[in-house]
Amino acid sequence: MQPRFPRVSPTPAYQQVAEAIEREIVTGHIRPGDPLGTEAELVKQFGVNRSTIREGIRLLEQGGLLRRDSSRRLWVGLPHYERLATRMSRALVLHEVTFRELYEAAMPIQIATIEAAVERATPELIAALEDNIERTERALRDSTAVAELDGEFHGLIGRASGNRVLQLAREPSEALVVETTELILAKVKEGAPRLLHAHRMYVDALKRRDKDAGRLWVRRHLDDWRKGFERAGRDLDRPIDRIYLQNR
Amino acid sequence: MQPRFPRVSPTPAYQQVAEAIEREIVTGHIRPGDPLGTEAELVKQFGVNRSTIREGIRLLEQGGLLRRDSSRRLWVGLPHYERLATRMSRALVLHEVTFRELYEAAMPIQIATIEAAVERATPELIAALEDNIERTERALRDSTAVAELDGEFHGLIGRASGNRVLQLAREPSEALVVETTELILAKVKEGAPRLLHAHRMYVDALKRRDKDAGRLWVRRHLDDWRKGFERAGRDLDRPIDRIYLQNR
DNA sequence: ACCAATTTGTCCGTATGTATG
DNA sequence: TCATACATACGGACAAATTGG
Repeated sequence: MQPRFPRVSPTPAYQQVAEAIEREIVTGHIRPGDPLGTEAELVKQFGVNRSTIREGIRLLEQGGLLRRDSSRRLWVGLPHYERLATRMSRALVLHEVTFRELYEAAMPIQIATIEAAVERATPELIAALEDNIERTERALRDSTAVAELDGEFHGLIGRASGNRVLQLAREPSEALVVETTELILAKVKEGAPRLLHAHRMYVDALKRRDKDAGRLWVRRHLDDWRKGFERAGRDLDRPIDRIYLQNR
Repeated sequence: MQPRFPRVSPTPAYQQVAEAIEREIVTGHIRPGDPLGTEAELVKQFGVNRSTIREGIRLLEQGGLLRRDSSRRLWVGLPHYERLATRMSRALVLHEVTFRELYEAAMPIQIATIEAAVERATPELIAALEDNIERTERALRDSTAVAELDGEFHGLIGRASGNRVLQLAREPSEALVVETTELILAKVKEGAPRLLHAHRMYVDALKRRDKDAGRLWVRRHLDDWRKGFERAGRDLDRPIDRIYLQNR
């Protein structure tokens, strides 16, 4: 009996439940914002036990495809960037990516993002960016706060780009950028003022709708970031430490 | 009684279980490939019911942080790109992104990818790319097959880049690229040979380590893709239909 | 190839807390 | 305030699959 068939393994009921619900969402039969119904109703529809339903629901809950409101009722959710980005950056750390990979990817993505942002930035987003800059000024000595505000700043730039695919491509690296930025700012004291100046130049480029200036300052900002990482005594080609991500 | 405290809401037990396990993985205390132990053991450790443990496990299972082998035992997993990419491209569809967003993001990412690939492509990967081209030749009339082979081709280019962050940034759009490519090839008959020729030029550029040629052909390839989408009668600025993604 | 122990998948019943009307 | 509906969590149970002798 030489030729074997691939092993057939029955799909667990909880997986089938999750897949069925996911299919309904992805195909658009039920849409984000729709109520999914109570667990008891799902029990009736699928004809399985409530525990099984609950396990299936948990599978989708983590990905953001299902949400629960304050009353814990189930709704179809719209997976959000930060949520996916967090998971991805954790995956990147587990894969032990190097700073060089991060830098090499951040450069073209952020340049494309600023180009789009220069074209499409609205007054509201520019105001939000300026507010962020003011808060950064006031927090200049606190490297943790500045790193977080830097993350917020780049998130706003992403929104200004009006391109959700770019946003999604940018954010997984951005989460790691924040972690490394904090490390750098704690060790390189001229880091924070240089960061602040670069942010000012970003906004200036947006206001003047000057793509060249935008590109220039993204390059400078990211080069500063890379040099800071080296100056902090880190090796560009060694895996980024998982210690950075230990909280949250 | 004016000043209220922020509302305190208790974290469900199954979430705490999931978060505790996730923290152990992310911090590296347990590593990908390690066994997690049986459900009964976790019941003892956490002091909660088995159903609660199971729900917590489901949360992590979906993200790839936990895996089950053929015997359904639990292992710490290494989340893979395709898995995350699939989730992200679904999110993109749910967010109703437009083809223009997709195109605008694909261009810089794929250019950066080819630049890195030109530097780092190994003979093995070039051989795999040439094999892919041969198979594409033979399947030229089958638009579904060609679209899938195109996806495989770009996956190989991504691996050749040696940059996992770029890979992760590229793949969510790549999944949508495949769907739209299939649509285009079915409607535009000169599409398949032009795609094949572009692929040949990619590999040629890799072999000669010619970055300029690589960039040039990425631009042509993606421009063809955009023009094909328009020629297939689609609007660049309308949300990409979720029908494309209905399977899998 | 068979058996016994282990482990997962599934189900049932029940108690408790909370949100809504 | 009270009643109802619902999610959370628990304990116990059994079948099926897997493992290791």
